[in-house]
Amino acid sequence: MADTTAGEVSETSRSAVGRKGVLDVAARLFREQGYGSVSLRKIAAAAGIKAGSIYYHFGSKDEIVVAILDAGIRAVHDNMRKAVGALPADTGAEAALRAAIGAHLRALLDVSDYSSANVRIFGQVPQYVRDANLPTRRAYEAEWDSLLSRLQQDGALKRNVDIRRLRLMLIGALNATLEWFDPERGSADALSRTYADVFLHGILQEKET
Amino acid sequence: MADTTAGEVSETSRSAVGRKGVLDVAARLFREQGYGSVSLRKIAAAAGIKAGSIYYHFGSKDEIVVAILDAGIRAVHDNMRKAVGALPADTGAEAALRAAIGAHLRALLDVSDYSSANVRIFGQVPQYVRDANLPTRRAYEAEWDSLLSRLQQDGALKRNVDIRRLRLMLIGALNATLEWFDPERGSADALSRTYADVFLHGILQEKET
DNA sequence: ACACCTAACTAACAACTGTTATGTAATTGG
DNA sequence: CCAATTACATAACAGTTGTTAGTTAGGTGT
Repeated sequence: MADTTAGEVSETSRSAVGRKGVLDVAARLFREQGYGSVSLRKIAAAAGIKAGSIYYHFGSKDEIVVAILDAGIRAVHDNMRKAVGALPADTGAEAALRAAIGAHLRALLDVSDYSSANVRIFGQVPQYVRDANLPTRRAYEAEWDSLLSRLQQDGALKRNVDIRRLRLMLIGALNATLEWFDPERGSADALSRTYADVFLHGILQEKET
Repeated sequence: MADTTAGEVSETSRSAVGRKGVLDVAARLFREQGYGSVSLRKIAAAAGIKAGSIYYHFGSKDEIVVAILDAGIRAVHDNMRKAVGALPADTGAEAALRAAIGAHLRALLDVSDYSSANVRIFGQVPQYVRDANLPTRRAYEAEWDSLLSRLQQDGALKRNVDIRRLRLMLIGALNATLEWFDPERGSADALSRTYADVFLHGILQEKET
């Protein structure tokens, strides 16, 4: 609540698509088709209104995209913060990392069209749109860095590992699942456990059992 | 050589951009800007010709894209096959995997605009363009699967690992580097060693040293 | 010298793009 | 009950897109 200039949005009127309706539809289309293939007329048609009417809610197409990008990061961030925060106070850094991996992956693959749209179209939008999304992004990245730093301070990490590089490798790997994940071949949750196992212990068998 | 209907391409005439010139320029633009933002007029301008002239070499824009996608896979595939093939005959499967990881990453980040363009725009092109690229893709994937299977048959892999999923996780992670790799922070080769270490052994410190 | 081929150019097309100005029905506060 | 606001529709704009048709300049083989 207390967002932008909201507060007086009385949702009494029936059958109104509204700003949120447009955003929801647009996020789904962006996730499915990418940035370049989704025009305002496609968004409008999918929302059940006409293209010009979108300008009642948004000043430009890029304003829609920025809103979706921001909401996408906030959705994963919230999901991740909640998952880590819900752990018992004495939880180790390794278990916290596992929880974060699971939360990130579930946000992408199960929960939020906004988060998956963000990953999908971020590399396709004009640069100033990317820039507008950067602050939100930095905050999420900082949360990951602090998680990985906790692991490092516990002495659990190998030496010579760069936290920033580790975070880029991990999040990049998780985001890449969007292009091949198939829920019929296993849940996002099970997949996240595999990622945690591989990332933490590798794929090779230990010397002695 | 002996491609499509080639053979009589006498490159005597000077200052001709030609089919290859258009492809080279288009691959670079696609890698830099993505699929949707690169028009035929942009390609033509960057190549030093006019938009209509492109249709002397190609029947449509998508024909260019298909050619680039195919060449992109062939470039990584060749790079990877050469790197693995150059190893001594008694090389173990683990070292072969390390070599493949290095070859894939170097093709993306150092060598080929076609390979990086492929990764960048594959998710943005119309579906039938993707489909046209699938056979080439499958061949490359099969090469990876055979590499990982060798590792499994040596008993080096943990049980319960699905080869296909492993390949998707690994290649996905490598491809994701395109969005953040910065040569000023370290070479592609050094990065590939980090990936091999993490993927094979994980990031956690061993119990006893 | 002639015809031919290559590789380009020019100019236009229909469709689609984001965007704007204006009009309108329905709801709501005073 | 009237005025204002909300949430749309309509219609048009200038620009860009992929694509096509017709033309032209320069090199090649006979």
